[in-house]
Amino acid sequence: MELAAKYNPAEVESKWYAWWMEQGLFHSEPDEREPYTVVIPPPNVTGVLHMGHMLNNTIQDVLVRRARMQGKNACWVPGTDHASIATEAKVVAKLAAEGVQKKDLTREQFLEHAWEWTRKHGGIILEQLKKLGASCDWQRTNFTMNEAYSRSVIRVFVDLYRKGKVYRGVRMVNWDPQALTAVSDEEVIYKEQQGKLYYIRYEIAGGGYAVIATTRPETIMGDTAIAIHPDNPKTAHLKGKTIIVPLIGREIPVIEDEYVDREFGSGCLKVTPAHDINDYLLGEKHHLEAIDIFNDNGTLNEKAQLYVGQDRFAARRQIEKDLAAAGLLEKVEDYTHKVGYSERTDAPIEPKLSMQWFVKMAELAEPALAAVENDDVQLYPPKFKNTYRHWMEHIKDWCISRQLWWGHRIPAWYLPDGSFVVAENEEAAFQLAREQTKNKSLAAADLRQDNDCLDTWFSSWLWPVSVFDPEVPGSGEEVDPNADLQYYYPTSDLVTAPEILFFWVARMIIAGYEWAGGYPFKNVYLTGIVRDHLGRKMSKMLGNSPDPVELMNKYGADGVRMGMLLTSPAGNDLPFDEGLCEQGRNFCNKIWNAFRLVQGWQPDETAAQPAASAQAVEWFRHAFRKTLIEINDDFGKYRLSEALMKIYKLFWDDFCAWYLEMVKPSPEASPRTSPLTPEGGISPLTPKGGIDADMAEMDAAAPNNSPFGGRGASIDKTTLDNTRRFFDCLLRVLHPFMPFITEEIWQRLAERAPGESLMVQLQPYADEFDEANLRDFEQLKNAVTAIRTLRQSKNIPPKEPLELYVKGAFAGNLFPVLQKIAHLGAIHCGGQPEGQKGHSFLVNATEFFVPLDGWVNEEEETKKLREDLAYQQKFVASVRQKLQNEKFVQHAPEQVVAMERKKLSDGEARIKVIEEKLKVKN
RNA sequence: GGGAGCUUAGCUCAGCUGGUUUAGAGCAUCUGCCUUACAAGCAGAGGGUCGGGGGUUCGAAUCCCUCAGCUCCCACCA
Repeated sequence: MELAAKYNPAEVESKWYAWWMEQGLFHSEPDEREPYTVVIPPPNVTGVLHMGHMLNNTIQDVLVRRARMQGKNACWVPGTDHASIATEAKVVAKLAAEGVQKKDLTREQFLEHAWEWTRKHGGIILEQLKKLGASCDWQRTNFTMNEAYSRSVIRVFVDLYRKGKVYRGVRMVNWDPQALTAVSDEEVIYKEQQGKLYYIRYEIAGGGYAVIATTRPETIMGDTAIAIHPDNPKTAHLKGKTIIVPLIGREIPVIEDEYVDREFGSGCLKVTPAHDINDYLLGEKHHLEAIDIFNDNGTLNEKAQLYVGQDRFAARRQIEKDLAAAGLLEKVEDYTHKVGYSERTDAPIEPKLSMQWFVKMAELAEPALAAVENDDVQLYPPKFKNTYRHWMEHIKDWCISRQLWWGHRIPAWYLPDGSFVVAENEEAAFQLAREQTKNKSLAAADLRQDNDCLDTWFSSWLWPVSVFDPEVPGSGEEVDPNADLQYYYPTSDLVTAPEILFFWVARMIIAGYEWAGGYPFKNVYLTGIVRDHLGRKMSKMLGNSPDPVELMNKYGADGVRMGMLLTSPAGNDLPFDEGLCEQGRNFCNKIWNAFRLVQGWQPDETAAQPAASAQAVEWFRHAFRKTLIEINDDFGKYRLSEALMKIYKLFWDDFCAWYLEMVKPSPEASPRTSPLTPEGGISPLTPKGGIDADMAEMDAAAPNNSPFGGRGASIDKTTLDNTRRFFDCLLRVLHPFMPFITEEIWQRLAERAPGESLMVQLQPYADEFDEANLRDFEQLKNAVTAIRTLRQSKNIPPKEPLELYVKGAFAGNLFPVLQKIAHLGAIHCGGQPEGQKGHSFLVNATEFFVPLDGWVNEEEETKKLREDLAYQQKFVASVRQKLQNEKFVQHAPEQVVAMERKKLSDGEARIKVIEEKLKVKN
């Protein structure tokens, strides 16, 4: 059976994922190994995969798979978030489409619909992650509304309440009139908007009028004062006066406060304490009444007196007309300002006074701030440390109640007398209420539980703790000394988007210190935001996001993973380009074809290893080691795209383009050994250490007969074994990035025991490499490239044998491999023979000459030499000038000066060679 | 208004505790090749006065100042 020339990811990927699951390779239990733990940022339970998830989870999978291959006990906990407001909005919309209004349902009926929705759509996203190759421990899949998890959320609330850190009060909150709930400050997005600034005349009691500028004329019915700056001469005449609110005629005082901006508008500010946060603060300070003129859904209520029942924006249009008709509208200006929108529903936020639950944050935040400051928790990239510090130092109390049904219901029960108790359940609340009121006749039925739910983040901030032990904080009952929490906590790396640094990351750190005795993760990798070509964030609304599943179908999961990783340095935006997935797919194909080549080779037990092959093996060993060291360093700094690029180049350029070409058996049955032995001959090679040493456990006995048929060329066994060993090591390094294709090929590369998987093999160990050897090969490559360029410019076929004269040192006596890869007939030591015409070139200071009778144009050669000479002379002149500068020689480090001297002597040597050439020609 | 960051080849980015020949990579481009592993490929080539200006230094993409442009975060002047 021939292997297809094109790699087909579809069947391979589903096959191996199912097999990994079957073998239980993703599952982790505590043992004596070092743990490596990651908790997934739980996606919305009813969400679908988007590009952000792809990036995020690919990075996590790379880290987890690599840790696993470093012998650590890797555990990646998946799960979903109930996403209170987002899910509830979807269910409400779905019911509305069926003609059912939420208000017509009881809480229980609505929740039944919500659970049904969750069961139907929940977990789709987890299935999509499997397609991506995510090596999560699915046996540990969690959900923030699980029974146990929910218990821990409630316990945490009660715990905070008992510690005096949760309180209830009337405050100005961000009200979402569409979702009919309060949202936290972090859930408000401010957008720049073209609006209008209305200049309205307010009559002064006793005559005259004041002009007041506002963007929200519909709120004037809620005005309870006019504020001026105490030192503003322009408005001084208003001091102590009473003002009459237009249209409704209510009298309000003039107050003085330095908050007022003298320059803005007319210098007068209308104060509407119920509908603006700053006005609210002013109102508190000056003991003003707050008149709330809006209903929860954003329409005006009776207190407004006018426009009752109209929507706030309709009322704005109407009042503009009415004010104008009454001659009270002085002018209207265009005005750009920022308006808050609800993150979830995109409805304009209405600042609203209401009774809500809050968490006091200042004290809780202290250890969490310190943790990042002293690097117990490290942020990548570190620039986020500043942002984090700023937020933590100015942290405000957290509004945690939401007027929703889908979520964790607040465990507070109200008594008939208006007081309340907080407890873990109804029974405990009843007990508490009896004790508190000393009222023996109080019945359980007299208690009424708070209708509101907790903010989603109030549950997800416990994620790294509760997925391992939902009994934290202690329930008071006998708690299993939980081995999982001890073993896996704190987790190692958290990978998430910078947008939720405060929503989630900061709060998890707070929760970790409060309930688990320490930080929840050691490192936080903040990914970029996936953007389209125009720099716009990818979103469903804009429709600019490709469907990840389609992408995977098109390019394979491995290809898409590589595409996501190639341009994703931490914290930078990621301009998504489908071309990168294509590059990933092409790379898979390259790997596949390299395998096709190697697996077709037949070992020849009797053949000696050709010198060229021995040299190639030795070189590639060092090249691999060098790259390995660099890759390890990159991983230490979370520079995943750079690590991937390095292994990509090692595989494609070094392994395929150079190494395989060097050892490839020639179809035209080339001589086994080099016909010439230049000065010194070839030193014997002793393979040792590193790339092969850690392969000890590998079954070196590859199948003698390729089970895949094909007419393979025969190759000496030493070279074949080494090649397979290299291939195996390359696959190990590649596996975290591209798990599917690497497993597929690894399984075919040698006979494997049942259940044996690349997933759990060890990463190759990075040994010392020989720098001199790599330098020698650079020289070799330069010579080869020069010969190839020559062939192309003279139209000489690539395999037409050429002669080569080498004068000067040619590093490492790499003639056998040079001869093979450059397709040379013979290599002679010495310079250009007398009277021979041909082409010469330099590599470093070594002179190469290729006789080319009949191919060469003397004039052209001379011209080229002259150009080269001019270039070299200019170069030497600049170096010489530098060296003649006494200050340079004095101040610069010795090394630098020595290097300049070498540049000079090399350059001079080259000039000499060129000059001699030119002399010969003339 | 406060803070952070960015500006290097057509595109995306490395390099930035100053000195490794005259600044790198991937992709794209151009030229020649269907050479039995791969045209999703092979071989070769071109392309940047490191945003502008000034300074420090023997020496600046790298440090300092300044100007311009872009991005993000925080605050939210009606």
